[in-house]
This record gives sequence, C-alpha cells and structure tokens, in this order.
Amino acid sequence: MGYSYTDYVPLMKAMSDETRLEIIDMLSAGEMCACEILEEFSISQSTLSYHMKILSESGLVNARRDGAWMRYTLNRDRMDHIIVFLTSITSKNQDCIKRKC
Amino acid sequence: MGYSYTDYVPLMKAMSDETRLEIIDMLSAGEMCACEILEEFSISQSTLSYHMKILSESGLVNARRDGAWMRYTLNRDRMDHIIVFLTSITSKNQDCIKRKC
DNA sequence: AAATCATATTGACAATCCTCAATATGTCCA
DNA sequence: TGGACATATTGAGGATTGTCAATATGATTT
Repeated sequence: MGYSYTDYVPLMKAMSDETRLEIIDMLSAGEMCACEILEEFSISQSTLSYHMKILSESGLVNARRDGAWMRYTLNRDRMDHIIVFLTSITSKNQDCIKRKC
Repeated sequence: MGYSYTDYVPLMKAMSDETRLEIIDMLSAGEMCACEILEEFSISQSTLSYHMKILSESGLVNARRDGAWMRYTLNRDRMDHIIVFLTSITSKNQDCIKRKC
C-alpha cells in the first residue's frame, strides 16, 4: 500500500550498529538523558552524540531538551511501523511491487 | 533470553540497502533464480551476486544450486526472529540487559 | 573437448561510516 | 558576568560499503 523501500533504508541503517541497538533497548525501559546513556558504554561523548543524532534524525528516538540535559525516549510508533513493514515484505500474499502476486 | 545485539547487526546491515529490501520482497512471493532477479534491476550481474552473497550469508535468504542456476528463497524463520527481536527490545517489560526493568 | 550459459570472484574506486580529541555552544548557578 | 556542567560540531583517521568491468568457475549441451 504505497510503502517505499527507500524510506526504510535510513531506519535499517540506524539499527545496524551494536551500540545503537543497545540504546534502543535501554530506552524501551523509559526516558534517559545522554549522560545516563553514556555511563553504560565505553565510548567518547562525541561518539555518543553522533549515535544519538542518527537515532533521532531517523525518527526512532525522540529528543527533547530539558535545561542543560537532552532527554531521549523511544519512538514506539516508528518501531511499530518498521515491524509492520518487515511483516509486510515478508508475508506471502502482499501488494508486492515487482511481481504480480 | 540471552539474545545478543551483535548477532543482529549483520541482519540489519543486510536489510540496509534498497536493492536488498526489494529482493526480500520479491522472494516473499516465491523462489527465484538469480537471472530472474537480475531482470528486475538495472545493476550489473556482479553487483547482484554481491547482494545475494550478503543476503545468503546473513541467513535471510536460502540459496541452492540447481544445475547452472542458483535458486533463492526467503528464510521466513530468520525474518521472524528479527521481528521477535525488534519486538523484544522495543517492548516495555523485557529482560533488558543494561537496566534492571 | 569445445562452446555456451549462469554465477562468483577480483581489483579498483568513490562514498559513507565509526571513532576520537579538540573545540564550540547552550544552560544553570553563584 | 563568570565558572561549571551537558551536549553538539568539526576535522581527521581508518574501516566498510556499493558499484563496475574484467576475469574465473561451474554446469549443460553439442
């Protein structure tokens, strides 16, 4: 129903990194600020900032400023869309683009 | 239940390309050989071979030789595992690694 | 055995990715 | 206003990715 493969590539890329998958998992338990997330990893602050940018620009994660802090939450709608998309391209009887099914 | 983020990174990478997402979608409708898949794209034969290698080495796609042809099918089990994994790291009450939930 | 068809591998290239240290920006508090 | 803390950006590096033309391998047919 009009989904486009291209739209999902940045989302898949956002999930193609171990650190970012861990961050998604951590955020599933609730909101966290950057410094809390940073504590769980042995990466530099700038590297975490890079990952958070990819996650929030992809829309997988919501970012909001709270004073000096950045607070992040998981965008469950986005995650659900991905799961629906994967289910859709995987299931047999679908509105497949390339072949008349 | 002991899933590891690292295990899913190659799977996410395999799905991080528009051509490969299309191939997965096409294979959801049934088995195809390389030459049939190639017809649907404007890429070189070696590029398709590269993509099929990534897809089959990740386990998302099964490859079998049939005479001169390579026949590919979607590995639905693998796809289902990914969906379960994504559901798992997305859902609130889970056996999250980094935080006691 | 040779010719042909289907697929895989190699080598090269440009583009993107992940990482860090250093620096900049933004916010709060004294 | 100045200092301290939290986060973002920049610039640079090495690694990985996606692409192709050229070549190699594997299977079928004659």
